[in-house]
Amino acid sequence: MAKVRIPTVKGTRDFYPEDMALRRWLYDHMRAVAEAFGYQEYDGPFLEPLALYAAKSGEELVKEQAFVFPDRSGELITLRPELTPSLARMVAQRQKQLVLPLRWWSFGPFWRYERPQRGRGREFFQWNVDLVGAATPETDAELAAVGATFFRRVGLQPQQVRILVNNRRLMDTQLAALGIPAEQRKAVFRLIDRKEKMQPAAWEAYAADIGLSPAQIQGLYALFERHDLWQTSDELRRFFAAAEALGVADYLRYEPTVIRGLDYYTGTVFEARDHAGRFRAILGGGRYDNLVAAVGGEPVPGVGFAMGDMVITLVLEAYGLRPDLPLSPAQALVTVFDADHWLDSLRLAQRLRAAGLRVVVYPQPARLGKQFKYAHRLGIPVVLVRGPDEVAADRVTLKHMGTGEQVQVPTEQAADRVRQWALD
RNA sequence: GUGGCCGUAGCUCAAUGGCAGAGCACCUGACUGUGGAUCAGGUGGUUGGGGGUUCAAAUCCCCUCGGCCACCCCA
Repeated sequence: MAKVRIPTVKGTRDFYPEDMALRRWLYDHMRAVAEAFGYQEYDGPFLEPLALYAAKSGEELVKEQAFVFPDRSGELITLRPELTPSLARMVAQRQKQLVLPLRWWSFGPFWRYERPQRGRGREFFQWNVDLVGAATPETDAELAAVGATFFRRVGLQPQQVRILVNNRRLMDTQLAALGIPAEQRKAVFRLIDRKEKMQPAAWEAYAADIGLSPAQIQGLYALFERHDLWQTSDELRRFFAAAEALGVADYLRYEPTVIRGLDYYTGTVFEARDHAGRFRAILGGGRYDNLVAAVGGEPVPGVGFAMGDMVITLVLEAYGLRPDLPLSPAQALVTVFDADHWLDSLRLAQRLRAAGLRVVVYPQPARLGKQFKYAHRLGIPVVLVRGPDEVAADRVTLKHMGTGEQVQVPTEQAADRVRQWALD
């Protein structure tokens, strides 16, 4: 075995061609969906000053879960753990010249210094979609619709993946009605956020610990059963009406226990989960109305979500939806019959490329069986042979690797035949 | 960062203190102009790495690296 003397950095992944093909596949679908809704692609730097994150995000996200290091001048540099602060700065910097509301999307790498686990690494790719400069529930619904449309596009059904929706202002009102004072509500949000992952007894102990009375705890339990609670919120009524109009209502469901961890969400929040609950959140997002102001701009409302590449990949695998992608981009392999016909093969390949085809030539003369096997293993759909018989008659033999069908045609017809077979 | 489980051939896994193995994969041949199927043969290992105990360590102990699980947090 070849000894790997220098391993990958903990929590990072090598992207071999088959892995890269899947990443590219995800990217292509993200792009198609985002552009269908008119979103523009953008990106920020991968390196940011630590100060960008100081006033925002979750405190913990930066203090304990970011890669931070000094550069040669001593400035503290951060490998970006999320994109929203960069987005906020970019908007604030050009606030006066940007056309608002803006719809932007991005797909790129992010880093978090965490303990790796299934669906969670230290280096991952994330799809970010944001709409900045509008504050309507209808735009909240549009963001959820972008996520739902992605799920539909990659074959995930509403029975398999659902976007769970809640609203922090609604929950704020409900908590107030339970007599929970404003200064306690942030802690209670965290409590609600952890409801699903704790045993009832432990959860109640935690609730009592942050100062809730038994009556208030019972009140929370009652809230969690109120799946019709959204009807008391004008924002959510408009949200679900818009989702219906956008054709994604079947992917959405009101869920009173969804609250999201990040502190900067102010209104509607949502996260996508697989139906079986086997994986962590597939995407998460919501409305943030104060973010741009935090980096020095005029307050501008926004709504957005992020989806990581690792969990969505696991979910696609779980439902048998991970695509079989071709290993090689080549549509045809030209064999090299022997040393005397080597250049004939090169000429044939060039002729096919000039006709717009993607063609690989076997690198040297070898047994034809070996060359066919090479094409088979790379998933190249058509194999061409130009040996003594073919050269004498100015013809080419082609074999369709999927069906086993084989024909010999005049050389000038070879390109059309490859094109026809490569589509199957 | 805390606690737990686990690292053996490219992959999935055996061997529980006594000669490191199997299946699949890969290579070669049967088949000198044809992949997948079958048969035969073959390559491949410092048992993640380092140290210790022992006549003897994949096996027991310590350290370390990595993966997984639960916290924490979150994509």
